Amino acid sequence: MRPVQRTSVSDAIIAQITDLIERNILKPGDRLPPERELCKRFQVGRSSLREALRSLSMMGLLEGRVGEGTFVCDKGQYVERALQWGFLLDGKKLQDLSETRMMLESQNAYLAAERATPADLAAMADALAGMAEGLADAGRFLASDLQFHLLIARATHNSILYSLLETTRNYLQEWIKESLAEPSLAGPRAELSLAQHRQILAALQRRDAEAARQAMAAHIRSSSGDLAEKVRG
Amino acid sequence: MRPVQRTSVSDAIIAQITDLIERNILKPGDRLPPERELCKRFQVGRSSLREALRSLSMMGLLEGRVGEGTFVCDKGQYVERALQWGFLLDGKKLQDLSETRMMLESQNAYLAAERATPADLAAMADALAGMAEGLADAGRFLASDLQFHLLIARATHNSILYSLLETTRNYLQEWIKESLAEPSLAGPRAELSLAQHRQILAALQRRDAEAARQAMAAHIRSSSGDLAEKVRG
DNA sequence: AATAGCTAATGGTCTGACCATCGGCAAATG
DNA sequence: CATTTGCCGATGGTCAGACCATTAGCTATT
Repeated sequence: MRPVQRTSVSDAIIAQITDLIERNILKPGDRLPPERELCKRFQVGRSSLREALRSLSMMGLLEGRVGEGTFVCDKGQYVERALQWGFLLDGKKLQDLSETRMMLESQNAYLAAERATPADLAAMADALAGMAEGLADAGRFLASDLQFHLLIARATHNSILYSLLETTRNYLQEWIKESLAEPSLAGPRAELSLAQHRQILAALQRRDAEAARQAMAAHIRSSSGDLAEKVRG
Repeated sequence: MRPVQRTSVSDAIIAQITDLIERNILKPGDRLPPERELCKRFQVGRSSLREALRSLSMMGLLEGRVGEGTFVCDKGQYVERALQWGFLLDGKKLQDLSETRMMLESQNAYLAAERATPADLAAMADALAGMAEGLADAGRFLASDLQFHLLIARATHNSILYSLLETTRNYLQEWIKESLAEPSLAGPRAELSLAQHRQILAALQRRDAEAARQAMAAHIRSSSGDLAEKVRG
């Protein structure tokens, strides 16, 4: 005799749907039938169905959009989504976030120096040009700045590192924007930032990983120093 | 103007409960109030509450037992749940994860060298002793090994870095276990691993951050080399 | 042709109910 | 007195129906 396995309705639904996704019968971007329709097909109540869908959303397999339907997520974002739980905990730890970002950016620069393709480098140069043109336009400058950093992360060709950096940036973006919006310092700071970005790109083009890491670290340090002041004040 | 963030009721509950667990107000093994009671406290319907509990169960934080109640899991159970969708890891993602872990562990060692309290260091020494005693017992050895790494992460006193490392470890644990389970190499490898851990702890005790980082990097490199082979094979 | 307003569909939420299971208690049993 | 049996309340699991907010697409007005 051994303990009988008790199967929960929601788990059974989860198993079926994950199986469909795994066998590629449900492709990324596909829309699932409406919940009420699925209830009839699975012969279950809507509560159980929704608990299953909710779990699948939590895993990053599905995504529900009000008024539209439930869709299969595009990429294998499962792990990335799971790692974001780490950020879900107590959102107001700005110091920890900033530190995590510092580490991600530096290491990404290091890896990008070793792995960036010519296309990656060209895209970074474009973003840098966008920053130069946007010296007078804070919005455009910031957008190009963000793009530059994301391009570095992408050049690592490591989807997890990219995702993590993207998440940290999203959490910090509001503070960064405020910090750079100080009119008194906007001009000089933007020029300093631009110069630092040029150093980073130069290191990447030389394939000098250690220099890239240090240039990035210096950049983040100087640009997030004001951030720290902002938090305390 | 910017897009308004639409907060879901379930997500709000998830955030609150994860926060309680994170702050150790809810300890592993604790029993939560009954669902109907929680509904009254959160002022939400039972559907929303149950979707939240279901998600937390899926994350491995909670566990519901019919007729008894809902309990907070200890982190051990977390792994099993995570492995349920472990099939979603392909080779590339595994490599990316391993790389991310390498970076997290190294940087955590660096930060821990600067910030570890005497209590932190004492706990690490205990874990190290556990590894030494478990040289003949693979299960105990691995448990102490994992604990040592988590203690380092905790010693950074950065909850995000700790959480990220914990999650990556959970995903990689299965492969790590397999990798270390090779009977032919178990003995020598365990001794090498123990020696490396001693080096790391020594660096931490000397407050030598750079040495700690390099010792950790060397350890991960040597211990995850076989992992890479395992993936390709 | 463009815009405003309407309608149906859909996910999100709430409520109340019923069921299966578990723990504990009391009565019955030896 | 110790053990077993049966019962009862509490609890998680499930179901059905309803209402709401939002979205897309259509229609009619301008």
